Amino acid sequence: MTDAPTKARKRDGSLPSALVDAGIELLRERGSGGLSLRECAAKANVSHAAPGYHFKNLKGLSTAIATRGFGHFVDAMEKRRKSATTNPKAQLEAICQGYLDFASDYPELFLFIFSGQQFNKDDEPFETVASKAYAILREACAPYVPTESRPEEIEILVWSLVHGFAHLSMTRKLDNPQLGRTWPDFDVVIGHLFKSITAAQE
Amino acid sequence: MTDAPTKARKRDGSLPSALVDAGIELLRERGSGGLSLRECAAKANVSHAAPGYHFKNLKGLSTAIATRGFGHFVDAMEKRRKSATTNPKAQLEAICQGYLDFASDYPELFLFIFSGQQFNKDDEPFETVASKAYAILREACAPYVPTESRPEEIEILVWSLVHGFAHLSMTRKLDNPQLGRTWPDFDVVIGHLFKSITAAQE
DNA sequence: CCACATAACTTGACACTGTCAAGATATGAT
DNA sequence: ATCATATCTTGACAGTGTCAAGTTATGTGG
Repeated sequence: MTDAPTKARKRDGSLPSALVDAGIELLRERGSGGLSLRECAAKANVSHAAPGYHFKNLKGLSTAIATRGFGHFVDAMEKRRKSATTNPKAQLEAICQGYLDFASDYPELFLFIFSGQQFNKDDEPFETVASKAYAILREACAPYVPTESRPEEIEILVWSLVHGFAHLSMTRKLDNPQLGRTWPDFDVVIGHLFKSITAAQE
Repeated sequence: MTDAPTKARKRDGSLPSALVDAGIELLRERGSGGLSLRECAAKANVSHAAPGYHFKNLKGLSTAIATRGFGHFVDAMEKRRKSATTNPKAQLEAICQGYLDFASDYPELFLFIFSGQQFNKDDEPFETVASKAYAILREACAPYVPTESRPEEIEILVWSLVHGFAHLSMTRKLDNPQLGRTWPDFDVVIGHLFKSITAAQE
């Protein structure tokens, strides 16, 4: 479909990326459980065992897809962060908005990444991009951690709230879409959040 | 294993429940993706197509498992709620603790239920127990919604926080178990939560 | 007690999946 | 032009979900 006329793919190293593309397309079409090595191969116009050569097994392809997902994740957060003023509140708000941008722009990748399934934790590109995402959030939270308090407290507070909000919005809206009308904006939720952490500061 | 000697199962209507047992055991052993109709059948000492007769397809069995999961979910919350004083703060705290009890007692069911996969929304037992869970949380939040404010705001705030905390605790601790040491207790997180919602009340 | 209707399974088949081994083929270096 | 190697293909095997058709138990009416 993407590669209509050419019967055999040029061996230019583009296949792994094309297979990840196909996998994401598959996730979008059939949900988190609909990933298949053979269908990815078919979408990329290669034989059914070609994905196995590059990714070893399904977990390998899943890890590559998750790596792509985390890439979009950090991009979304950094894009919002760069176009915000430098004061801590604006920065943290921007990070959270980026988080939600990612969840609504790539719902299947969001669900896939946080579905609880295990990826190859020894995969180097995956580990670096994933920890980069955590680092961004941690940095934005830093100004709000009280002196002589472990930073984890605030980080988990912020992270849990935005992640829980995104995750629940997603799953509930998938269940019954007409519920989107009564669903609160994130602004009011994050309003409460700032009341909480500034109260903790004093 | 559970039914060692008897070669053929008695037709007493116990098979559906036994298959759900087997499915949960399978989820515990192999994670969210390791569910299989045929293995459930083998564990219950019936033929490979027996699950299909009761649950139609894999989605049907999954829905039955999720129904069981939501049952434990509401049990955990109500158990904590009943052994708490009747003041609103203790009640809400109890609900949240029950939420986390469920997540740590049945991690595979927690992940399975909230993995984003679709269940049979027309399944009557599933729908009733699921909405009962939501009703419990909603009731506990009711005292905290400000007058002339939509209840969803506070509900989502509380729900997102406790769900996000549980979900992140789970997935991160699955990734690297030694992280459990630095992970904050829920008490301190819920402390911030109450600062937030009582600040909203005034 | 016996036929019989029906619920509860079993057997068998088909298309599909992941994964491995072995063969084919293009690409770049010598 | 030869050759080594990375990249892909072909073929096979075990396992999966799902359906159709056959079998067996169970309880009900005669």
